[in-house]
Amino acid sequence: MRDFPSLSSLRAFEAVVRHKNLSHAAKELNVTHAAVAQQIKRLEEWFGITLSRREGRGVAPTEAGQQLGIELSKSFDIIDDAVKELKITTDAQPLRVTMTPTFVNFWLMPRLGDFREKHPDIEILLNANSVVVDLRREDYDLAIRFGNGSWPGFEVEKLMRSYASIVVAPKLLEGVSIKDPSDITKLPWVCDIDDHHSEWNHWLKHHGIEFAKHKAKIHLSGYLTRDAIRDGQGIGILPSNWVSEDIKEGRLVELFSLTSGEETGYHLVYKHGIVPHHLSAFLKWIRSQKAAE
Amino acid sequence: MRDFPSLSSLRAFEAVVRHKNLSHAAKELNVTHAAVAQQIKRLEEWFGITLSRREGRGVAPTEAGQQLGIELSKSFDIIDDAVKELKITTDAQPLRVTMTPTFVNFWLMPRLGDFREKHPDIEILLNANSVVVDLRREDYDLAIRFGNGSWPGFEVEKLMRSYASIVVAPKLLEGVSIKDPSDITKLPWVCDIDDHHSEWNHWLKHHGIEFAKHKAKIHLSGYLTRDAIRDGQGIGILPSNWVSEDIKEGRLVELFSLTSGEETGYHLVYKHGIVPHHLSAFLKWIRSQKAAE
DNA sequence: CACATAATGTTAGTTTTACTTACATATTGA
DNA sequence: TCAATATGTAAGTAAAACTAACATTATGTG
Repeated sequence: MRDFPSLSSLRAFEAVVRHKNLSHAAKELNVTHAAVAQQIKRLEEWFGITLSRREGRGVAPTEAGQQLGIELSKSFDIIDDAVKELKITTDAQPLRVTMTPTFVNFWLMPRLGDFREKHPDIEILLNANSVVVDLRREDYDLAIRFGNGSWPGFEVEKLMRSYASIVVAPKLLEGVSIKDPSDITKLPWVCDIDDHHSEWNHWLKHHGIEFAKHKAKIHLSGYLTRDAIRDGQGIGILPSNWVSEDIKEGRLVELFSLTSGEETGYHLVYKHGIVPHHLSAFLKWIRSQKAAE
Repeated sequence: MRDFPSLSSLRAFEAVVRHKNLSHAAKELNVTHAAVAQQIKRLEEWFGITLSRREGRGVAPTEAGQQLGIELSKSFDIIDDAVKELKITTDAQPLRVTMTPTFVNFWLMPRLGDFREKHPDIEILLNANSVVVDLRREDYDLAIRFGNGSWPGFEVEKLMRSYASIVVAPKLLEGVSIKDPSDITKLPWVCDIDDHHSEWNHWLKHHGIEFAKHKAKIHLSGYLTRDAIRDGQGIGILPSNWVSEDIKEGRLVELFSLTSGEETGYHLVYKHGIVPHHLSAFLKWIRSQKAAE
């Protein structure tokens, strides 16, 4: 059973003893001098003794007050240090983000400069990999994933609708008849070098296409993938939103879409509970970028 | 410019780390478990990291939380010690009270047992002296004085009306004619040994009575003074309230009253500002005693 | 294995504390 | 003596802390 003066009154008193001045102490504590004066008064009433008295332009602690002040300073120094240290080490942790290579290439990269400009103090560790990493075990703060939104045990937030689209340049279709998914083996493939296509492999399999056995493959990276497809180098699978413009303007033709009935798209996936500051800032930035589109 | 988590949340967290149990920590802090839970949550949100997590029937700090907890414990130990020590030394100071001997004898003594019973922890240093001591210089907490209530620069509270009354046993008046104050020299005097009569000396002088030169004096103490007067040993000056009963019942006769036009009486006189706890308790007790009469 | 027990988790509403604003008073030095 | 710079104080407001009530989760036991 503790009976105790309020800690804020102790903190106020400590600052007053240090500054020997109510107003300066108040400035340090980001409050008015009146607030400090009242805290001191309350503390003195609690103890039932005078701890400080006015002395010219300022205040002087009594002997008892001085003694108390010294101990309080020691104590608050420890707290301040501990808090500051924890805060610094927390803030110094880079933000760990994992996402699909296509998302990095088509969405994040063009915007990352803006983020770095707005948050120069936040360091990002970016894992661009189509292999789904375990957020918990590998301690990632955020994953941006393509899927139907079902990641039980995680915070999931839909970022944008998208589906896998099999596209090709119109000129490559001249003289070739593609009616069934299995027909696409008639054309060469352009693959993203980082993308393991894990998400749509089973669709291909379902239609009797053994992706691995397909011979005519070109492996490229990032924008080059799309550029090569536009250029007629071959057929490719890309998330619909990165090619919708091309399709609309006739540069590409959509052969098939890998919709599975459910709505799919890109999602923000992160752990429940406390959201670290850098993640919070990053999420907010992503949402604002999306809203700006 | 400080940006800081609330000290109460830190104190709560410290207790939680120590107990590894919200409910126990809450009991120590005299609050509900819900209050502690919210403080912890706020602290974690402030830092943006998880500091503790549920673990079976209780909570376990994370590594960062453990570290913080250790530092906080150190710190709060210092505060607790400093506060406790100051409180103890403050409370251990005896209550310094000064008052007139007659007040001690007739009012305080019969009641002091009750006070000691109700506040066995408060030690009283009692100065029974009719010489007015300097409250400030001699550091008395309280004076109980006879007068008109004019003690500028002090807190003054009227305790009871009273005036100096010159009394005598009726049998002593047989064959003696006392009409003028100066006549009282015809009779012997009974004085309180501790009472210097400073307050009414000037009244006597005014009526041409040189108290010091009066030969037939008996010096007694406390109740004995009144007993001697009742017994017809001589004439005496006593505050009216200690003899009013005797007068009403015919045991004593009031020859003169030393009223100076102003209302006089006993007053509580103490310093402005902070009222120490023991004084506060004593004052409250005195008031309750007075009210009970 | 269901159930009693003992925790933590969470929210709405209330109480308490802390704070600001505004004005009064006090001290110093030019 | 006045301007500048403090502290002192009270009323009202804003913020923080807390309680009560109920929900959920974990543990051990008959």
